[in-house]
Formats: sequence, structure tokens, C-alpha cells
Amino acid sequence: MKNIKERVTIYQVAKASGVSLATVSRVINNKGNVKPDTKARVEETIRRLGYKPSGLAQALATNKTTNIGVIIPSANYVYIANMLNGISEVAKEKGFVLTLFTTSHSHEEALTMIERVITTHVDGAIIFDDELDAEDIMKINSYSVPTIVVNNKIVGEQVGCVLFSYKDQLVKLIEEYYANGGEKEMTFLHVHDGGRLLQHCEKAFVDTHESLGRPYHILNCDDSYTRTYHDFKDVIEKEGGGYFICYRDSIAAAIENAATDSGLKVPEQVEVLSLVGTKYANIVRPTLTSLQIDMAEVGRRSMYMLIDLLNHDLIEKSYRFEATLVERDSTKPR
Amino acid sequence: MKNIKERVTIYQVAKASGVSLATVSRVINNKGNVKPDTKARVEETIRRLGYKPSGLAQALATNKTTNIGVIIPSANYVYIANMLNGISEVAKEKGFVLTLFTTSHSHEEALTMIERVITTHVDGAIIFDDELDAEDIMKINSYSVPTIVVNNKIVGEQVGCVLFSYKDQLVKLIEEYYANGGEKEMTFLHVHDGGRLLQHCEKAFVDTHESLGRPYHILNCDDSYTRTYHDFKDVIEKEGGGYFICYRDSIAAAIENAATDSGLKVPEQVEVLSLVGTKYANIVRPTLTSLQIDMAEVGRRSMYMLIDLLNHDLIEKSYRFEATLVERDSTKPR
DNA sequence: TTGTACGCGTTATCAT
DNA sequence: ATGATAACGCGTACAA
Repeated sequence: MKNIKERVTIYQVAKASGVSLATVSRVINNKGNVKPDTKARVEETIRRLGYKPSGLAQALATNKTTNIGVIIPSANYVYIANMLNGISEVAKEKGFVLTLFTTSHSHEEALTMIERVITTHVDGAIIFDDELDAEDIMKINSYSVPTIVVNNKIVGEQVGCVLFSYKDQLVKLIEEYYANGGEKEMTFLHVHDGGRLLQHCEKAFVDTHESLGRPYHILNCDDSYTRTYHDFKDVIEKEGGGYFICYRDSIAAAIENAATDSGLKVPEQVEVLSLVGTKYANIVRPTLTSLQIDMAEVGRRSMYMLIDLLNHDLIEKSYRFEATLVERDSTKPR
Repeated sequence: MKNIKERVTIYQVAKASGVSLATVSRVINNKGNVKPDTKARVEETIRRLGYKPSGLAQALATNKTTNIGVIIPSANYVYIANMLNGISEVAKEKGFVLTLFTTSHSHEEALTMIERVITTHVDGAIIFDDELDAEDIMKINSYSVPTIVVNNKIVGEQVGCVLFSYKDQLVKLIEEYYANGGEKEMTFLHVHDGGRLLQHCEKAFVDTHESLGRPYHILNCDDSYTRTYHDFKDVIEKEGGGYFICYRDSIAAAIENAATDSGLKVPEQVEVLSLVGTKYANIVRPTLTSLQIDMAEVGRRSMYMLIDLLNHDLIEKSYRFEATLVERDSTKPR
């Protein structure tokens, strides 16, 4: 165990145990037709020499890596990390390993990552990245990479998708708010480059208000707790209140804290909704009313679907996760 | 772009452009000695056929994947996700890709993951996993896998490490607390299987109190916000106060919230310290006094060190990150 | 039950 | 400047 070994090959194992490499291969892969005592002998030499098969050579020979490519903008967001964990959970259970391709929110990087996914010979891919459109997806798909796309409605011969539905819940929430005498004006916090999910929510927000004939506001904000907190400290104080719809918990918490620190009451004067809720919605104070989707479950489901796809066994190529509204203390009960 | 292509090989490119595969290989790898117009011709066919080299075959031939194995218990903790992001950042910059091996806090799984790391042929590995001890690390290392170990003091021919130092800051904090008339009794929240980092902190906590002749408490708690919150709601109310030292932000927030919701004042009656602070220390209210280490920076540093190791260029095999005490509102200023 | 020989898609070393 | 040809480490028909 001390000095660095040269890689032991199947051939050396064969020679050392006096058989051909075919027999060793049979032992490794548990194919039958090998006499118990030769099998034992081979296994002993394998142990003695510390032989580990080369996944590379195996993959080249079988055209199967046991490797799933995961394309995400970054692992830095809690909800993405949660999904990653869900994926990794069932991947491990099924004997796959995950290779990470991060795109850092840039279309250019996303494209080069696509190239790498193709050259890397993954058995399949899970893509959760707004930088990639249908055309890009089909490109990687044309290289025989079965793919599950998250948060993008794309299906095809080798493509399935997992969708989020925040829209219905959001519309319902807005309508009921006004129906039950909600008196504050609503503000949607627009994040530049916030991605498809946020865009859809914003559109639903605008459409609903238009059709109700209610006034509304769109305000730009940075996708950062600190900046949002400072930007809104002044704004909120001036406005004296409002109902704010935010992309994620940290943004929502920024609004909440800015309000509280300005002496405004949440939810009496300022109400806040977090669209993509995580466990932190329950930790910050006041607790955040949020739309929640179990991202770990999204990850697990994606991976299961991908495995079915690999086995040509995926019948329902599209699956939709419905968000749940969890009312907590950042909004008034009605 | 419509139908699924069979994989185009270098040989087909060679034939289609009327040269030998050796020439194509030269074009791909930008080796010189190839006439401009043949080069152009080859490049045209590559584009036309949509040829992508097989990373597998390249790796087999060159004995270099551009693949770094990352071994972590899970991606579900914010500080681990942050580190992962740091790693991924410089990995991408340097043309590497990350393969994830998650161990789920089980020694058995950790061992099988080690096997997989070896068979997977990574160029190097970064390990941040308390399940793995020096012996395990040296095992993977004996298979010529250069390794950077995080939070474990191991160095060797092909092994370097990145260390955390929470201890000094913690001891200093405790000593100054009592020196400046701190009157509460301190409680260290012990998490079963909390890992090396927590153990070291606990030991430092105990030792410091022993040597000061001060009373102290060790209390078991679950590594979960919800359970800790409920468990401590009663405890805290009964005790009526105390100074609690917690592993992470979510645990610290659980104590804080349990205290606040029981009508106790933070930090007047209950003081809280979070050992492994993240950005959430600044978001929860009251904001959490915490020891902080920039985990993204840890990730970046680890990856840089690994690259140096790969180039036989790593002189200082051990690097230590010193935690910073950030005093916020969960402790009384002194 | 076991062995031979070929293929997987590259790189690299020779010749030419 | 270009082309054969041998590795790289393994799986697998086919033969024995």
C-alpha cells in the first residue's frame, strides 16, 4: 500500500493466474461458464495484485460509461443543490455516477459544455439550465444522448422533460388576494436574466392583473440578498408598504428584513411571497409564505425517468410538478 | 440535426476527406506538420459530418481523462455546495470536468465510492468526507490518483491537504467571553456523527473550559432545523437562557427561534454562535454571530493545489484556512 | 469450460 | 507532409 503501483491490467492478472484474459473478464463480469476453482484462483490473484478494471477500456468496449451528465448553471443555489442531491441519490442506487457541467449563466459556456457532454460519452443527461434552448438540446440529443430536460417543455424520441407549474398557484393566489379584500398594491420583483421560470411567473402576474384591471408594479432587483436589502431599504420606507413577489427565499428575506429594519410591520404593512421556497422559508423571521416544490423529488424523478429512457421504457415523456402554496407569516391570513 | 446519428469516427472523417486517420488526428490536436489546404479540407469534413472525438478513446490512448473526482457526503449543505462551486469554477477555467461521488455519511458507501473513483480513471481527486480516514485515502492514492484532502491533515508523495482552523478562534472567543465578564454558562451542541470538524471544536471547547475551571454543558442535538427547534423549545424555556455553540447556521437559527418564540431575548438571555457560518448567518434574525470560512475560496484553492500536484509543481502540500469571527446580533458585544 | 482473435476510437512512433 | 501500424485495456463472438 506504500508505493505507487503501475496500473495492473487484465492481462497481467491472466498471466499470473495461468488463464487467458477472456477468463478473467468472465470472472469480473460474473458471466457463467467458469469452473469454481479457476474462478477462485483468478479472484485471489485479483485481490493479490490489487487489480481494478479500467472503466475507460470497459466503456470503450461496451459503449457504456455508467455516467450521467448533469448540466446546471451552478451548484450554488439551494434549490439546485437539492435537486442535484435527489439525482445523485437514485443515480447511486442504480450504479451511475454524475458528471457535472456548469454553465455559469452564459450561453457561450453552455454551448462549449454541450460539446464536452458529447465528447465525454455520458450514457444520458439531465439538463436544468435556462441558457439552453430546444435547438441546443436537440443538438446534444442528435448525438444519441438520451436526455431529461427540467423546466423546459421538450419531448422527442430520446428526450423527456420534467416541468414546474408555479403559474396556476400564483394566479389563484393573486385572484383570491383581491377577492378577499386585499388592499395592497402588488409588486413583482424582476431579476435581469432571471430565467424562464421567473419569466413565466412575471407573465402570469401581469396577465392576471391586466384581466382584473388592477394596478401593479414591476421593479428591477439584483439577484443578491445584500444588494436587494440595501436597494429596498429606501424604497420600502418611502412607499410605506406593499405586497412583494420575489424569486427566491434570500430575496424575499431581503425585502422582509429591509421592511422590518425600517420599522414597518410584516405582514401588516409589507407582505412578501417567495416563489421558489426552500427550507429557509421556515427559518427566517417572519417565516416566508412561499410556493414550494420538493426539488430533491424533482431530481429523483428526473433520474428515474432518464433510466427508463435508457431502457426504452419511458412511456410518459413529460411530468409536471405542481407547486404548493405554503402560507406562513409573511402574508396576512385571509 | 433531426435523426439520431451513429457516432462518427476519426476513420470516417479520414476516408471522407481522402487522408489517413493520422492526419485527422494531427488536425484535431493542432500538431503542426500538416499542409494548410489539407487541414482546411479535413476541418470542413469534420464540420460537415459533425464529428466529435471520443473522449473515451482519447483518454485510453493518452492515459488522461480531463476529469476530477470529487468525493463529498452530499451536495445538500450550503457550505459544501459553496465549495463545490469554487472547485467547479477553476476546474472549468482549466479545462477539467467534475465527477461527483457522494457517500451519504456511510463508511461502507464511502469505500465502494473509492473503488469507483479508481476504476473511473480520474486525473485527480478532491476529498471532503469525514468517513474517509488516512488509510482509505492512501489506498486511492496508491492507484496513482493525485489527491487533495480537505479537512484532514494528510500529506504524501501525491497527496496534499487544505485545513480549517476553527479552534484558535473558538478558544479565543471563549476566553475573552469570560475575561470580559460573560456570565452565562456555555453549552456545546453535540451532533452524533458530526464529523471531525465538530469533534475538534468540541474538544477545544471542553479543554478551554477545563483549563479555566469553568462549568460547561454538552447537549445532544439532531442535525436538523425542525427537530432541534422543537427539542430546544422546552429546554430553553426551562433553563431561561444560556450561550449555545452550534454546528451550522440552521441549527443556530433553530436555537434562536426557539428562544425568541419562547419569549426569551436574544442576545440578552440567550446567546448563540454558529460555527460554520454561511450567507444565511446574515439573513436570519437576529443575525448570527459566526465563525466564517469562505468555502468557495476553499474549493478554488483545493483545485489550484490539485492542478499543481498534477504538474508535479506543488511545493507547499498543506494549506490552512483560518476562520474569522464575525460578531453579529446573536451575541452581546463586549 | 477455456482460449483466440478482433473490435472499440484514439494517440504516437516510425517509416516514407 | 503524410501514412501504416502498434499500443491503450477491455468485451465478446467464435472456435476448440
